[in-house]
Amino acid sequence: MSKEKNNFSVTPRSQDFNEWYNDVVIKADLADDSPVRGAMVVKPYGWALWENVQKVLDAEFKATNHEALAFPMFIPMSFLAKEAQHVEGFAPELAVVTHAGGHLLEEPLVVRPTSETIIGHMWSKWVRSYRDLPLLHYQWGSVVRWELRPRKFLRTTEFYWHEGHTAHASSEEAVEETLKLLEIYKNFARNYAAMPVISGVKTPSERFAGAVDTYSIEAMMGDGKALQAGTSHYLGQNFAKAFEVNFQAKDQSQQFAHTTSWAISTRIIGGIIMTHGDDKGLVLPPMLAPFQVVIVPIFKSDNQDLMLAEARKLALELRALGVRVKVDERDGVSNGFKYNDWEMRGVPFRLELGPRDLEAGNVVLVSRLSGEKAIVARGEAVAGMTAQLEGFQAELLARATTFRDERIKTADTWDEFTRLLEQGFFVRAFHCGDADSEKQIKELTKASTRCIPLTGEVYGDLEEGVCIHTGKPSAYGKRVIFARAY
RNA sequence: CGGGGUGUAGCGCAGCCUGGUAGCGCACUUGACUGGGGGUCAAGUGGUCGUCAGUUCAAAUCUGGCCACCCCGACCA
Repeated sequence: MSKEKNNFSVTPRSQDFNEWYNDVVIKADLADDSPVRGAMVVKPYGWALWENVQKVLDAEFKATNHEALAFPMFIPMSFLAKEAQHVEGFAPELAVVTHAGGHLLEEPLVVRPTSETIIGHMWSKWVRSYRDLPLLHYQWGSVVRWELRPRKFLRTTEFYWHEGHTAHASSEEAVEETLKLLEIYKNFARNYAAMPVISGVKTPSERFAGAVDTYSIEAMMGDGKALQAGTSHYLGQNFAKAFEVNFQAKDQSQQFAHTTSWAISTRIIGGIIMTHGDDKGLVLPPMLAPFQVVIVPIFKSDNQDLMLAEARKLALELRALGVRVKVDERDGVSNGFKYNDWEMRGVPFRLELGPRDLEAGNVVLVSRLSGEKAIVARGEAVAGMTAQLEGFQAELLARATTFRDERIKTADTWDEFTRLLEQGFFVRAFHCGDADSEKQIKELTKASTRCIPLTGEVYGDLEEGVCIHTGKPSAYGKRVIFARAY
């Protein structure tokens, strides 16, 4: 805890990024610690933000013909063991129910860490013919992974997400699905969260347990560290074979299905905080902010009713244009307190409406980014708000993109490579593809391979060279992105 | 699991060395004043001092065990 910290401010970002992050989560009122270690309570403001994430993504899934459903949170222990890689990957972090109803259970139940297994089991009952495919399923819910070091939103014991699971008749179709979701995630990150992500494929050692290929969107946080903000997996026939998801093809042969799974979790909220926040607290992208505009009515006891009524009227005018507005009607809290409070919570715009403004037909408009006050004609402020919000959203993305691009460097020598990583950069370098080498690099530099950017995407240019670590010819036909990560 | 640290009011801390029945700031409650950048004054509420045992006439304070939490590392959406 820093000494300068008082009840109002957060630890400066430049002084201690982790402390800053924790302060913002608490003071912006997003979440609180629960009595269970590593399991946080998402408070109303944080949940409202998550609900907006849900609304956008849910609409995307439905627009691409996916169907929502719900699987149970308990999975028979033996299911996990059916896919060898999967159980190896998840065994250390499982929460297991051994007793229920006052008795020792015949077979322990794991609290789902992810649902491939139980979904595979059910699919095997539902799929008989190629005509039953594809199955395009997803569910909103929570999962439990007993992480050793929890951090609010970024890594909690229980976290909320959606998990998509699809089954297809051919590998081509399943790969197409995997990439389609990656694209949806990338666009969501860019267009809603204002996070410029790099989409790519993981190296074999960074794959999801049981996957043939894992794709991810990788974002850069304000301290230069990477955050895997979403993943999409092509699972091949691994789970289909383990759970006997097979069908009779048109040519009458028996085939195993090709499956995929994909997810974005509440971690994305941590990403939004660490991408846009500053020393005054949170900065929220308008597309996801619970409140895009807060109105602070300026009043004294003798004109309180009038000013509150006027503020509500102003709010209605904005709501009619589809703007999410909050009127801060609190009494007994000074105006200055309200300004700082809403700045901490990252509301993009504030409108102050006082007696002077009312008389002159004006409002005071303040942007969370510039902090400057502008006196604007009331009608103009209302009519122009949609454009203001669009401008704010665009500025956040532009700012984050500039920051990212300045902090991605190319290295061709080991010295340069380690020096850049030490300074907190993303580093593009060639790698030979050897898993042991990757592991050693991680031990030496604390950096891991984040992804091999897709061809046609940013940083995905085709190039050949020699491995930064072993000097052997590079694998993958392009540079790999290395970074320290959350 | 390894290293470091902390447990005293809702939060942040002092008191412990040198035992004598608990205090400060913020928050909270009430009232008055105030009101365009984190208000002022006054009066209040709130704690079996993490836990168990020991020493003592007497333990927040001394001794020992245990527990919990936080930070750093390994693991990870």
